[in-house]
Amino acid sequence: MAVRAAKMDQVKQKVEQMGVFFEKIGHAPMSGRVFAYLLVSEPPYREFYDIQEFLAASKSSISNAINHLMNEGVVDYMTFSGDRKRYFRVNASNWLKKTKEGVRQVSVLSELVQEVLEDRSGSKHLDFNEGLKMIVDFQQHIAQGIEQSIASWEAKHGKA
Amino acid sequence: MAVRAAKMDQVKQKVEQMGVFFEKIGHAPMSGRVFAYLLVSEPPYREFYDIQEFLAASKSSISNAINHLMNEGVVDYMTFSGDRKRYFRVNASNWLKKTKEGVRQVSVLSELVQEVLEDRSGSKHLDFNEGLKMIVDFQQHIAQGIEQSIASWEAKHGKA
DNA sequence: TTTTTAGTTCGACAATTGCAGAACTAAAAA
DNA sequence: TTTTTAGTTCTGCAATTGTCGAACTAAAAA
Repeated sequence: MAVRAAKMDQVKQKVEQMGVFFEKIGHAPMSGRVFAYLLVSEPPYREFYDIQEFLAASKSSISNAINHLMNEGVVDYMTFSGDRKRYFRVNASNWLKKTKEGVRQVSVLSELVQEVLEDRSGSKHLDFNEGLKMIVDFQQHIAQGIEQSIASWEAKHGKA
Repeated sequence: MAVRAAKMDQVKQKVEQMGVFFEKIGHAPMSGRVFAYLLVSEPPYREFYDIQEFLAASKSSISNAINHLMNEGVVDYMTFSGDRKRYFRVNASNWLKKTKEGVRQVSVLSELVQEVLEDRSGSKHLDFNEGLKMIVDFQQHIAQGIEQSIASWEAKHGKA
């Protein structure tokens, strides 16, 4: 029994730690923790009250967190006949899709700096413009590399 | 004169718009605007009061914003002899360096999910684990692609 | 038909974050 | 030596964001 409790605490810590990570990449704290919990839990689907209890949070927090994650698409739920509860889980393939989108965002900055550069075309400060060009060039190079990587990955796996 | 004023308004709008972008990638609103202003302004170096006036903000806000940006390294300043003011500007090469670091962060998530996967090694839910493996694999593939792109870019340009 | 359950919605509250204003500091100028 | 200037620091306020508790809803169960 003490063994179980100890394991539980380990899981809790892991969830907190991962939660912090997901916070950093833009989720609200509770959303991060819910997502983390669904990732590590066995089984990987959990009912509402279970999540609430594990995270020691209010129903409303959990409800909001889950709905955020479901809107993002990274969480969905399954049901079992004869059981009216929903079992929430990470939707790995949607998460993968989101990840792809995220990685592609690199190119946004490059476009923005490109614009700035166009506006600056008449500038006397050529060295500064050169610096910006460098950044645009780098970003575009990376973006292209990413596109290629995505393409080769999709070729290897079953696409999307 | 009306022409000038109109151009000024355009610049202001551009700065706001870019500021929002920099906000999204993690800066405080004012920091984002300061950075945006330094990017588009001609000349690309500006004194404290100039920035303050352009952004219609308080000295303390500007001071804090500039210091944040200087701590990040993406802004620094130059001076002119016989002039005690500092002229703040974007440090493009440091910004580039930061950008590189940022792009490399992709691999962090993959490591985290990799860990989760190890913890889940005894799980019955093979399909779920497969989904996670997919994500790790994708991330690693992309990370590798990025490393390669960085390497080839550095080979072409003067490294760093 | 009434009760229970699973989850949502709403209003208040707490924490965090960002900005402002004013007092302050250090160095240069007078 | 006194004053001015360029910028900082500190305190408080305002806005935003996250969470909670409690009342609510819709569907299932009794």
